[in-house]
Amino acid sequence: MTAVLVIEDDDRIRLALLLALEEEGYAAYGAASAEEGLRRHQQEPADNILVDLMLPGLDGFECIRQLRRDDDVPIVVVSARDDTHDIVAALEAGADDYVIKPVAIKELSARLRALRRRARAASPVSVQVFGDLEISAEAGEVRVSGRPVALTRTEFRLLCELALHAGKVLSRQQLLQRVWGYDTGDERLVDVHVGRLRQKIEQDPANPRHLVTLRGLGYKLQR
Amino acid sequence: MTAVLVIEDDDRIRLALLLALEEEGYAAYGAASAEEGLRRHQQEPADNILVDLMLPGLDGFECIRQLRRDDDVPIVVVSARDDTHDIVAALEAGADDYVIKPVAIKELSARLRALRRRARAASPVSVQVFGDLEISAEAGEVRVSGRPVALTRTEFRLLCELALHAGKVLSRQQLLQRVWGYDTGDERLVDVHVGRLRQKIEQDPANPRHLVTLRGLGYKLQR
DNA sequence: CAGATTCATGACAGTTGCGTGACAAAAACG
DNA sequence: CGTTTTTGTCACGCAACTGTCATGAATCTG
Repeated sequence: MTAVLVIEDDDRIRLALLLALEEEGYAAYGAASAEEGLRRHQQEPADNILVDLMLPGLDGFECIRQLRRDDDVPIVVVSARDDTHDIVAALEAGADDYVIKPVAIKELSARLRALRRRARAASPVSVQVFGDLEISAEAGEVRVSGRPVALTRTEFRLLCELALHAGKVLSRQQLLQRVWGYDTGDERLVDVHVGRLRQKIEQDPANPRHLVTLRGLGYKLQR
Repeated sequence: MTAVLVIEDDDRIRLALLLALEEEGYAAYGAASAEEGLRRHQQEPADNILVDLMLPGLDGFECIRQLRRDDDVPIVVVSARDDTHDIVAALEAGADDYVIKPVAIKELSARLRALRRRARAASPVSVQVFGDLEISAEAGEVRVSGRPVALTRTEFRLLCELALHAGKVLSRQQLLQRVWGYDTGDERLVDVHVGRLRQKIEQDPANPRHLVTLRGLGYKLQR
């Protein structure tokens, strides 16, 4: 899921944006000042940042500069001011786009998508690490203690699904639904594939450390 | 010098934009229709393209799609229509930005700069090396262990597409889409061309080291 | 403790995915 | 216009994968 951070001091506007973004399928969270925004982004890096220009304390321009200092995240200015000078200054400061409030959420969403398309092209492959287990969804590659392991498509999908919800239990029904697309079916099928997956990714398949069974509940992937 | 191509059918607006862009220090040239624009861009590739949506013949959306088919040049839509639906559609088609006419030249210039900053970061290096395999996209040349190899156009495009996303899996669907422009089609077509490509670039085509198959997922190019 | 659940695992047959060679249509070339 | 090259389609065969089942172990329940 794509995380979007909204830095905007007006509570109503911020909440409206957050709600609309969530509606569009983003994981959205907010900050009421530049300082808070910078802090939150440091704790939990966003994939996109929306920022207002008129902020109490540190203003939007300075906020953008500070973000840009050590991050390449796509930044969109959402401002009420339709002023060439502001637009130029914001873009010069390092913003990627500038939209005028009020903005249609569909447009905003499309602009965010276009930006991420650009940003992603340059980004290296992302890897999820679970101790000695490394998963790179984009490269279609899984490593155990650095050694590449060959997984079948179903095993790979299953692992990705579990990794996506790392630390959380997924029932066999949920897995059937998400990995196989079955609305109904034999839950034993999941067991079999979990077993095969364990043979490949666990040091001791009989005593799994990552892919553990929660009797009566389902399976989960942990560190 | 940065070259900007302006695709706009209204003579006055096009000339005004060209003059203003030259004032800003760009090398600007124009086209009065999508067809002419595509042709001119092919002859003399621009660093940025401005395009109007309402064009005689091929419309702006289609123009964008055709440009995107084999180029990653930053595209800005300059339109009189302030309509969310148009904006979303243009961005979906592959545009990077959308501004409403009339637009301040300073703003336009700043947006172009911001876009190029992104595009440059994402632009693939002209020569990519994968062990004994060297790809020079601009020169249209491929070498294996220093020896030049003759590829057909499709093989070359396929290789470039894979190289562009080096290390990442591309599904047959994605390749059909990106290399052939087919939205739908027989996926075996990809297999065949991958096979032919392997004959030319792999030391041992039966055991490929660079262009590897990920069963059920697709193909990827690696070092 | 006995019976009932729940899960792990090995075997197996049917299915799928992929590589390859052959061939005709289409395009490029001279 | 004929020749050569490239492209897309097809069919075949092998290897790998998938899903089902049976069996037995582990765990829960009363």
